[in-house]
Amino acid sequence: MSRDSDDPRDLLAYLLKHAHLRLTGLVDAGLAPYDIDGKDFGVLRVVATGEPKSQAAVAQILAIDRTTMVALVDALERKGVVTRRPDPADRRRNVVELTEQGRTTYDKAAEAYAAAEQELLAPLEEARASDLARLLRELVSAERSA
Amino acid sequence: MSRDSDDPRDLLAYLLKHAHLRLTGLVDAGLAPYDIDGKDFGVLRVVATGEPKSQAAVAQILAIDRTTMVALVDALERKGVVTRRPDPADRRRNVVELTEQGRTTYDKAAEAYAAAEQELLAPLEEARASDLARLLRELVSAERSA
DNA sequence: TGCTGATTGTCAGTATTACTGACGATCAGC
DNA sequence: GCTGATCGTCAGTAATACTGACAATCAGCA
Repeated sequence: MSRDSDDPRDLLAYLLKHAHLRLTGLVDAGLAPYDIDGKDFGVLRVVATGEPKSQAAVAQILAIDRTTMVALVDALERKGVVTRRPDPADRRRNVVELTEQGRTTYDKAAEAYAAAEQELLAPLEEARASDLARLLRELVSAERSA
Repeated sequence: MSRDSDDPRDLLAYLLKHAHLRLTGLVDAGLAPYDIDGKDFGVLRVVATGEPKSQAAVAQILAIDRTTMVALVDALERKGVVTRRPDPADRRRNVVELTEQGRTTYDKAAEAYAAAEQELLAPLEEARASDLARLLRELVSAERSA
């Protein structure tokens, strides 16, 4: 792209930044009632699905530094939505888990997130919205395995 | 999307963040030889196309604060790629323009940027890559006019 | 068994980055 | 000519993430 236009807004970097910016705004606004933001929701989502994970594992999935994860989990623990527990199989690790209240919060937050996503995608017909998701998925998962 | 999967990596927020993250890395790496980064290139691109623009206009297009733009233009001016010039029609405004050297730098940088974009899109067939660009363009320009 | 190197979580310090609030200069509308 | 608003600028501050170090723990190996 971008060879057939000289509009600066046609660059993929511009488009990705602004799409992400807008989604972040919508998500943060939608999650505010639950006293968490988009980053928090990312952690909750990782913790809520699949096998129990250590802080480092969560950090790696979300591409955030493990030192940053400390403060993130601190805050979530203070809010009572997750707990830290030393992994019995490897006591260097802290397994992060949802509390009961955390599960409730996550379920509601997931709905709010989905609504924000849908609002972002509203200008696109449904089929094209899922096209977009699929293309991005292919792109990012190709990176991951490279 | 994301209702049919519980992989945290299927969220649009995750995909947009990581796609943008990777592109930023590729672009910054490709631009390093020219002593500018992706943000600088964004400014150069806006300045290089269309009508001459004030700092505030450039800032608005790129969704960065006008106070941040001051330091950005400072640096680019120090590198000799842009100049500031008071707009004769409105002397509150500073018109930002490419220098001759700036044009040269921009032309090379634009090639490097295009290469980075292409590398990001490499996992996709050509037709699907332009699908992605088109969908994002529709999405973002719909926001803009809303 | 004991040693070596690597990993994990943590923390203090620092760097980066962008924002807030204020200012003078300038402009548009009345 | 006022009045309110905009632009560029700057100092101060807030937010954020990173660097380097540390103790605790682990895996591999002699």
